[in-house]
Amino acid sequence: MPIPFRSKNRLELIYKKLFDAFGPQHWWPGDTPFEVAVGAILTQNTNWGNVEKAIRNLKEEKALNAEKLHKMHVTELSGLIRPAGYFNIKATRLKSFIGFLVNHYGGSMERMKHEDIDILRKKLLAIHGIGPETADSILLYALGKPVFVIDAYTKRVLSRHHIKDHDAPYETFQELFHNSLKRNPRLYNEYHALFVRVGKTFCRQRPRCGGCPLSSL
DNA sequence: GACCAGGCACATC
DNA sequence: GATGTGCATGGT
Repeated sequence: MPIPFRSKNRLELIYKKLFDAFGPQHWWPGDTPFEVAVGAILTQNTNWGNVEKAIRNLKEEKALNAEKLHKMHVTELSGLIRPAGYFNIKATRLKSFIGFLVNHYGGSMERMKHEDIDILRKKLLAIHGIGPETADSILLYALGKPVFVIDAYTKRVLSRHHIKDHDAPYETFQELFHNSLKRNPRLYNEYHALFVRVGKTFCRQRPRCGGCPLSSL
């Protein structure tokens, strides 16, 4: 039987256990807010190592900026991001995001950052190829907004521990964190990164629970 | 050679 | 509204 903690305490307990076990994760890997946003699109359903190869290609072309990518033809872009997989789809998605960034904020992530958080989230979700996880990754990791990112690992860990049904809607997972924890971007940053860490290490589709810091929950 | 990875849009029922 | 499918590379 799950321990009958109030959900607030349970989420705080999980965070403490993960942080004690793994320490700070130093997320998101990326030199600039623009690079983080590009990485958020490239990593959709894809191993991060492949994304790094694609980003390296963009850097070698000195193309990791809004102006250059906005001008670049989509087929050239898809060639550069090929290692990230789904390269045709992702090239179109990148172009959509960058078109939005250029048209609404003059290509400036800093200007985008000043937009109201709820309005910006709605605008991001209206972009073709940007769903809730990608939008929230941009808000949290590129712009430092207090928005919790729900991904496959987060869902898997919480459902394995009977905290929430795996197939519950994205927003209800997110509300669990927003209602239980301080709206603190640094906490959300670290916590989500720790979910990915424990997910990669132990809570895979075929779980390897031995040694997992959450096995005593 | 199968399985897996930091989703999303779209078709179909 | 729920369920299934296409998109693709590269590491284990």
